[in-house]
Amino acid sequence: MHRDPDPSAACTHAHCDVIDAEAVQSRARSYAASKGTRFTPTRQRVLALLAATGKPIAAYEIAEKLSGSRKVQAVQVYRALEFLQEAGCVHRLASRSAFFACDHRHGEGETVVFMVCSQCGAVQEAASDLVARGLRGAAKTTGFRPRHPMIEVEGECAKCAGESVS
Amino acid sequence: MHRDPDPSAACTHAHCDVIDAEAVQSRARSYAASKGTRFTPTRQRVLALLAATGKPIAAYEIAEKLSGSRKVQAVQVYRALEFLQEAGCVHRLASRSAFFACDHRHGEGETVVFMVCSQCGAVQEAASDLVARGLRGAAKTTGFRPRHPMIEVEGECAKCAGESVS
DNA sequence: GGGTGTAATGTAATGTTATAACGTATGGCG
DNA sequence: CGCCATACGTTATAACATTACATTACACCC
Repeated sequence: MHRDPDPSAACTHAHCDVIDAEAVQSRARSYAASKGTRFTPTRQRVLALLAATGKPIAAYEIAEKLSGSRKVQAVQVYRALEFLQEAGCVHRLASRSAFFACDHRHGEGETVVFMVCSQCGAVQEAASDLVARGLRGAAKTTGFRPRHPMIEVEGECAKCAGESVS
Repeated sequence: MHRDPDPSAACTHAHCDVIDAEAVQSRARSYAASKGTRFTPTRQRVLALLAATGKPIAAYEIAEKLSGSRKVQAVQVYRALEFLQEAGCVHRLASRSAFFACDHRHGEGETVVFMVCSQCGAVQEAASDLVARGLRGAAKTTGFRPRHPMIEVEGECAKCAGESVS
């Protein structure tokens, strides 16, 4: 194959590896500052867990893992996740109802593709201008005004595809 | 703007209008025949309701609407929906956990974009080769092997965008 | 320091979406 | 008919997410 590899797709990041906790924390902190809100301990703990986990996990799983002597309730986790998603540190995978941390700084209006490995659950992201153009083209034919695209691709990551001989 | 309008995006269908019930029913019927299974009354009723509704609705809403003297349980609806999705007559919108009928015949490996109006909830679909190429390009940079893309764009359909002056 | 207002938390309950388990019925076919 | 696979009925429960409301923590101002 010798097709256009979409140069803008070069900006990718493997979420199977532990992500840059410092980077996401500082992002959350500055978001909080900009909004006059706080990057509280609960929010820190949720983000830290997601960063250390490095792949999508369910909200109730977060609650369970953070529960020590004091039980952390689901609602607290959802509240923290809401903040972290607004801050751009965390994304929700609709296809799995799961959440993951992301140290990738997404530009405004950038079209991001989430690639989810069906074997190991790891997520990779890539920004693709070609996909963005395709979406605009598709919208144009029907007069649809796109606001917020959600693109999740299920498949196998390089590592898992390599292990199970193909 | 004078960008490539992605010619393959021309195949679109507005789901706000009632869809072709005959077409989807015959598709379900032939799928059942090919699998040695049946297009039973429950399945027919679920499909008919979705076709008449013309936009995504929740499984429990289907159950409620189909309930007359006999209450239709959610589990029955989910079973019917599973069959109908396999038959390609119905899609699930992950972003809304809702289901809708589709009389659009999707080719194998076709990349379909669902455009969901945040005002009226109607869904339009478009197949886009440009998007497909973008996804392949994004996958290539990380060695990801794509299997099943899911593309849902939230925005406003032409009708709703026109009403609320922009 | 004390008062005030907003943000955040704690707690309980509930709402919503989806599946498991298991027995019964139905329909095609030898 | 007897068998087998498919589908259904019913009950229960798992999994995901939010509402409501009382309380606490913190920044800001006087």
